[in-house]
This record gives sequence, structure tokens and C-alpha cells, in this order.
Amino acid sequence: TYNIMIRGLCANGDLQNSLVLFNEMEKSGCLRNVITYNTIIGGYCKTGKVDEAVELLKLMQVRNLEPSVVTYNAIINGLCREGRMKETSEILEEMRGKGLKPDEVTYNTLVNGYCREGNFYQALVLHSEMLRNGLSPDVVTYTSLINSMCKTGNLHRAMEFFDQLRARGLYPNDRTYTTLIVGFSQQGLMNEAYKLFNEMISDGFPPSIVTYNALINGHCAVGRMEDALCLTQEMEQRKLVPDVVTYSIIISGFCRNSELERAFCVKQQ
RNA sequence: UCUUAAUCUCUU
Repeated sequence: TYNIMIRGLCANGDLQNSLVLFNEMEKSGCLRNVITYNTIIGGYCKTGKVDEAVELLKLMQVRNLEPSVVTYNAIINGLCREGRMKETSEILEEMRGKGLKPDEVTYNTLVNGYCREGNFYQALVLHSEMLRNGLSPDVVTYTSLINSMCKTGNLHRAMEFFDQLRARGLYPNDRTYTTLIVGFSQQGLMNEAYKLFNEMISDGFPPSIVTYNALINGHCAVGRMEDALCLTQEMEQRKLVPDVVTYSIIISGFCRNSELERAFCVKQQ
């Protein structure tokens, strides 16, 4: 019961109250387990408080609770998000010292961390290390690699990874398609973006608000505001409600076009 | 009940 409540609060970004419950467990004699700690550690890691997470990692051991692979994965993710890639080696070492083997999530987290840092070489090293250790890169691994290629403008290589993913018998999902649509849209290559958009739909993945925002952004980037507005209509037909990102994209688009009147109008909306 | 991938912000 407590774990579920703590999870809900963490998911809402309310670490404060999740800690209240965490402390309350102590008083009410309800024993915390590894999952309780992992949930709070994950909460810290997602809000840029890795150091606090590491404190909890130590504290749980004082209480005779052994950290699991999930515990370490959460910490590694926290470090990756903060750009503290160097420190991940120490954590990996500690984890191995306890006889815990890095799993797919560990590798995916590291691959993504190195990608974000722009260290694509190291990301690929881990990708192959994964294979060597008998772990299979999955759709998450590939989506990170594809994203990295898109962010650096290597759309050709992004598509190569997309092909490689399918050649391995894996299936792209809505996030994979959206990642590519973002990449093409950012370069203003709208024909390619729409091609993927249609492929996504025929593959059975309904476009999400993120997918639409990416396309809208693409139209705005090339100054086609009417097309952008048209898409907001279309998304509403799909029962998707424009969010703050949608509005920000359109406002920036009008500003860039020196159409301040219209920008203010959208802000008002 | 816990861990990994996707969208906006001139300049950076």
C-alpha cells in the first residue's frame, strides 16, 4: 500500500510527500523493502538529486536491504541525466562487486547517456559490449541511437539504424517513429517526415501529441504557418488537445515571421 | 508496487 502511494507521488514529482510516507512507514512499523527504496531513489534521480539517491543507496544497506540491478540502474540514469558519465564506472564497479550483472536497461541507460553527451563512439562501444555479453539491443537501444543521429543531423545514418533494427527482427514503436519524424521535421524535410508519419499509422501506432508537435514545428521552421495551423485542427479531430509545447511552437513561428499580432493572439488563446 | 528511448524557447 505504501509503495503504491509513494510511487504515485513520485510520478507526480511530489518527492516531498513521498518522503513523508517513507518516514511514516518507520513509525507505523511497516517494513520498507527494496522496492520502496528504489522508488524513492528513482524519484531523486529524476529530479536532479543523484547525490541524495546515493545516500539512500548507502542507507538501505545499513538496514540490511541489498540493492538490486534496478537500484543501480536508477542511479546510473541519474548520473547520465546530469552529464556525470565518468561516475557511472564507479557505480558499475560497485554493482559488479556485489555480483550484479548489468542488464539491458543498464546498457540502454548508458548508451543514451553517451548519446546525449555527444559521445557516439562510446555509445557504439557499449552497444557492441552488450552483444558480447549476450544481451540483445532492443527497440529502446535503437531509438537512442536513432535520436542521436537525428540530433547531429545524420538522417541517413538514423535511417540505417532504423533498417538495422528491423533487420534484427525488432519492431519500431511509436517513439521510434516519432524520433525520426522529429529529426526530419527539424531539417524541414517534411515529405520524409510525412512518409514516416503515414508509415507509423499504417503500422498501427496512432500519432501522439509529441508526433504532431514535431510536424508542427517542422512547418513553422520553414515558415509554413498555415500548414502548421492546419495540423492543430487535424490533431483535435484525433482528440488530441494542443498543449503548452504546441502553443509555444506556433508563437515562436509567428514571431520568427514577424507576425507579432498573430503571435499575441495565439498567446491569448 | 521499482529502473532505460521521443516534441517547443532569437542567442548560448
